[in-house]
Amino acid sequence: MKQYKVESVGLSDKVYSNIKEMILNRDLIPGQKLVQEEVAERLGVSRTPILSAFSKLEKEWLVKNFPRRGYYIYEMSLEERINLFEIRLRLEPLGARRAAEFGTEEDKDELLKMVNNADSLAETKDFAKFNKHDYEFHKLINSMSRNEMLSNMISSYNIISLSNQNIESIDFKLSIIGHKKIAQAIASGNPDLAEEVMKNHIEGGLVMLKDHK
Amino acid sequence: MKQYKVESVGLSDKVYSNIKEMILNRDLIPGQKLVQEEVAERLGVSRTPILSAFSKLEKEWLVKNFPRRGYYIYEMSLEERINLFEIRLRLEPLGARRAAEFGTEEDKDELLKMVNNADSLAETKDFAKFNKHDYEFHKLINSMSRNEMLSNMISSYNIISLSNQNIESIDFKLSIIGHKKIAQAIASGNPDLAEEVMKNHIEGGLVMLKDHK
DNA sequence: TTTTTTTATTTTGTATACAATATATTACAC
DNA sequence: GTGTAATATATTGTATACAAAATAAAAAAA
Repeated sequence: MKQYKVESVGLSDKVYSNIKEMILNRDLIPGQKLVQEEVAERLGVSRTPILSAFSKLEKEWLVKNFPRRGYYIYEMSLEERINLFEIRLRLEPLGARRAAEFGTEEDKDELLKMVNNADSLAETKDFAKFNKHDYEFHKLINSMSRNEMLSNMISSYNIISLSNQNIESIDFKLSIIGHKKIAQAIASGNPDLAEEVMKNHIEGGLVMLKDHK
Repeated sequence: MKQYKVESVGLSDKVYSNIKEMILNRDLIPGQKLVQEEVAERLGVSRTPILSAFSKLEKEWLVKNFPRRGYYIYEMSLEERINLFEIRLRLEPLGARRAAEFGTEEDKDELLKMVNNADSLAETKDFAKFNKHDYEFHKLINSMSRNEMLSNMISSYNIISLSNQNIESIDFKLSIIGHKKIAQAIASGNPDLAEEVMKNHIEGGLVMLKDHK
């Protein structure tokens, strides 16, 4: 299995970001149990920082705690996935709008570069890879929004959203076309357009979700 | 000082809900430090469940951790408060819309009762009391929305929003009038109207915030 | 005095210890 | 064999222990 990097100060953050990344990589899948001692040993820490990390992850809906029975990767029902899309449908357009307003030129270039390098992804059908790309794309936009709460909020929820998405309910090509429209709207500094195309993009995902069971 | 009730199974939840309630009551104010041993002793627990609780609270922006220096009640800048209002402006109308759609008759009655009992609050100028009322009002609506993520999300952020609000930037009477309109729109099962009046209500708060420093 | 340096105390972050519960395994009845 | 009771093992939740760092207090220098 792939070795994960550690980007943190405290051991708790180390655990936290490791689990997050493993979920995004689909090395941890919904319903899977997280045994504290196992994670602790794998990362070379005690169970104390594990507890803090899991508590944080729980608040982000990435894991769910069943008292006395442990922590499990959050498994979303269809209803929950739809409900989360409704939230994203409200928040991501705001992020895109603000990105168009407040994003730096460097960020906008980065965003354009990202979508231009993504064409190959549409063909490969590498689900985990596409997931990470999709996550990073939305994350960059939201970080450009200069609203840290908004940014953190959406990034968190997008992880578990992607984690619970099945490959049939994604149209890789359509998604990447959407990303291009969004990137261009943001790069051209058009808040209204950015908001609108982002809304369409998320709505597209919601329709796919509802259709494919 | 008032004695707080405990509504939980684990000790970590006990600490978690206690701190939350104390923030809402303004017994803990922005910038104030939370010394782990003090909280532990006050609640009769060890420092272990404190850590988990603080980690959760941090993810909800109720507290902020400064490595090796401890946890502090989150102190928001004006910009952050405005940014949070922008988020609420997107999410709360969704909650109101869904409350009108999915709320039970019992909940709707409860909501109407709540606003009818609130007239006295406009006069008293008891800030902590008004805060709690405002919190409970919005919380009920969001719990009626049958979108648990949305509900939890907004409730969390409303606590720290209220905690960081100063009395000058609230118009008690106007706020309660707004609540009445919202409650009536929801109770009459009108999603479009509910969404609109909620949007107006939050926008009113945002204007007050921007005006009063 | 006021400022700086040194020493003592407090507080944090992590590791370990332990009791209570949950899960797995074995033994036994049918 | 299959199902149930008894036992053993593993896992959790909490408490305690301890080293490292931060803060406070005391001593020394200006």
